[in-house]
Amino acid sequence: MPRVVPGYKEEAKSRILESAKQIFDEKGYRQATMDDIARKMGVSKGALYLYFASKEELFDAICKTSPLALKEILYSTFREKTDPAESAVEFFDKMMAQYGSNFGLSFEILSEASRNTQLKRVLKETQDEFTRVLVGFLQEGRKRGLVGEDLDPRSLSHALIALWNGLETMIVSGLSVAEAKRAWLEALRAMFMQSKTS
Amino acid sequence: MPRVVPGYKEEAKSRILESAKQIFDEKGYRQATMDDIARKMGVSKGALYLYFASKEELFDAICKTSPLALKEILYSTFREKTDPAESAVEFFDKMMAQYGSNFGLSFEILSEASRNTQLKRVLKETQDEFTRVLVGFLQEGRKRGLVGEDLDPRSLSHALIALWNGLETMIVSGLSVAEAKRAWLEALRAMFMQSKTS
Amino acid sequence: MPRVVPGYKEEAKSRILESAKQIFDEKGYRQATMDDIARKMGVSKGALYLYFASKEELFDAICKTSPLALKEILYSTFREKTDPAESAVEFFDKMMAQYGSNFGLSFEILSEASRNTQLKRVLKETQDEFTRVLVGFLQEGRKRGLVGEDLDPRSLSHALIALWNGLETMIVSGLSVAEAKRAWLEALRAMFMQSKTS
Amino acid sequence: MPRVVPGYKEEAKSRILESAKQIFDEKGYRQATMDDIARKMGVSKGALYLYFASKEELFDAICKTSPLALKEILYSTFREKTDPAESAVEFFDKMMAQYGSNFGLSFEILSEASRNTQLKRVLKETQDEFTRVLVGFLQEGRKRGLVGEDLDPRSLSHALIALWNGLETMIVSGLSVAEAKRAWLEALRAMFMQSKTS
DNA sequence: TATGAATGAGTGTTCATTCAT
DNA sequence: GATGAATGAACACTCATTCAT
Repeated sequence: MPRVVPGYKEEAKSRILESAKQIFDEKGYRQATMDDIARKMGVSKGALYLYFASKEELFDAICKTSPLALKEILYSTFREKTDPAESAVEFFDKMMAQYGSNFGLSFEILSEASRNTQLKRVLKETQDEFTRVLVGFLQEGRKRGLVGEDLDPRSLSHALIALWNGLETMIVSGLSVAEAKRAWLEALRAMFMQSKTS
Repeated sequence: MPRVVPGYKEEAKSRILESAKQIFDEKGYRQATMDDIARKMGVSKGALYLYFASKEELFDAICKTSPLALKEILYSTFREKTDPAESAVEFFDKMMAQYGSNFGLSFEILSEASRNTQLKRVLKETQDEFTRVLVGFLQEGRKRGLVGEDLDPRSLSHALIALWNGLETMIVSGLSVAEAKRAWLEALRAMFMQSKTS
Repeated sequence: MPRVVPGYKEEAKSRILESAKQIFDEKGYRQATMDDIARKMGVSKGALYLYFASKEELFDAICKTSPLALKEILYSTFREKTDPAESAVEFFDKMMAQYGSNFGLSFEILSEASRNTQLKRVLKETQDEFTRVLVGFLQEGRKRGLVGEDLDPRSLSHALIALWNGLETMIVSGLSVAEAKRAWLEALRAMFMQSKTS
Repeated sequence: MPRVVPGYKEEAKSRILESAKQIFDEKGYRQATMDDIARKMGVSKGALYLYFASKEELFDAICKTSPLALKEILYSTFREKTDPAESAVEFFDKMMAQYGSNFGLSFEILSEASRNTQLKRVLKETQDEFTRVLVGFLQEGRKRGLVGEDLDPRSLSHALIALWNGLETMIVSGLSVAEAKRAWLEALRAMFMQSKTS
């Protein structure tokens, strides 16, 4: 009889994904070995191949899963909030709690994407979804007079995503989390909270 | 067979660096082989080891050299310019001309840095220098009334660098260069060109 | 899920053998996996091990079973026939119908036998039996004046078997079945049907 | 400087081929490991890959090289000989001296060929060349009255090759070399040396 | 009986690095 | 200096076999 637990296979897969994500984050895709991942889970190497056909397939699955947490955070902070400043703080703190200033995996993924069209496409979709959320948020902000009438919500949304991504690069390059937070808030203030009342 | 260089050791090194940079950008650090680099130069694999003790040393040297072009562009555009808007456009175009929307190497480096403290330190220095340049620029802008009095130049400088880096991540994730440019300009406009006169 | 067999252990075994024979023929012994065989039967891998202790034991069993069909054809064509020429044609056609010019398994077996004394012994027994049948046939032919008096029936029997086996090697090497048939008949004619009346 | 010896690479290749041929013959293609071959030569596994891109390429090269010795023997015995009976004996003895009743590799190759069209094509060419040599030989024999006028040289040539190949299968299956020789000579006698004078 | 998840030894292949020439 | 043949430590992946259910 197969493992009696229904959905066993799916759970096994997601446990592997979790372990693999950590290993890839720590060591990078190329340096991480299937053995590392198996050992971390206390299973044999062969077991991994029951669930993922190859190291690459495992990595691809991670690339698709990885932004899920971010998506949730984004939805939960940038929607129906009264105060954008508060949203901004909340977003920053939640993200830091989630990713613990450990962004190695992100760059691993971007690095791959720069040479892998299919992966690029996956990332693009995620990006587009983020953009959609933010555009909605900004349009609402505009109505409430929090966002300048003359600003383009779409471009600003891109800029916001870029700003966040870029802060990750800076933290990886040694910027302290505190300074990153200050930069994040200051930039948002500069963009949105100046003289909109003028 | 061709000498690596007819003359100076330093020139030889820098020619190797140039080739290696291209290979690493195309293939990524782990996938790039010493053979790839040697072949590209028309030189034997062994020759590389006369100038660099290991692949890693070669990569480290690149990490140190790589931001040099950026530094130049930064200096040449964000200094003594009359019009920040023009500076922004010029910077964007020069950067694109230089890196051709080919940012694989950057993420390779960041990926590495997330696990390599020494490399992180190197990147931090570069970052600090960029910050210094931008802080100077913003302070001057403030005098000229182009930057809001209440904004923190240091944090904004960080934000600017982050914004740029982040646009690179987005381009790698499929954002078109045109949209990236629009986002860049719009964000700068939002930050600096609104109602500073208030 | 289906039982390997609803009933007798022996039947189960022979059904496994049949499937395995096909798989081994298609893929070769080493490339064929136990999974292939199990899947072909719609049975779990583990089930095979209830009937055969190992892949090798399964293969050995096939080696012993495999020549059975040949034996039948041999008996039915080279016995009490009036016309040897007709026998020859009939044998060729029946063999082709049976093995369909698909001789991969034969060479797999011979290959194995060249390093496996026990298997060699099994094949030898079969060979000897074939020889016996043919010797009987030739001796009868001699009485009827169809086989030259001065020929050695035992050696000729070996030669006949060799000729057949060799035609298989040639078909595998690309000789058309039609040409093989012609060669078969022509060789038999040369050996037996010339001037025996002299 | 490269290995000073000119033709070093070619010699290295052929030394590898020689070792590999022995290992493949002993163990069979799938069981033989690259390590086995390397160890036999006293070099590292990696060295093999300087000369052959893969195990398969190595095997293919062997398949092409392997019939060369046979070709030589064929040419040297079945040409301009006065006495076909002598040719037959000479051929048998030379072949046995060359291959030492060690035919594992042949079946390995045939086994592969039964599933590999490209290999089949290579074998076909060799076969055709053998056929050409024998047809020439038989036609000359016909002029000299040694081969019956009514026999088809092409089909008989095929039969001769088949006969030889088939004797290899029988030796592998346990027939003694002495009996094989007897069968070989007896079959040839039956085909060619009977009553051609009639 | 039957299952199929799990194992783990084994294999082909790659590549940074060395060193005799 | 320069070469490139050789090394050997890795590593992804496979598959016969086992065993808890």
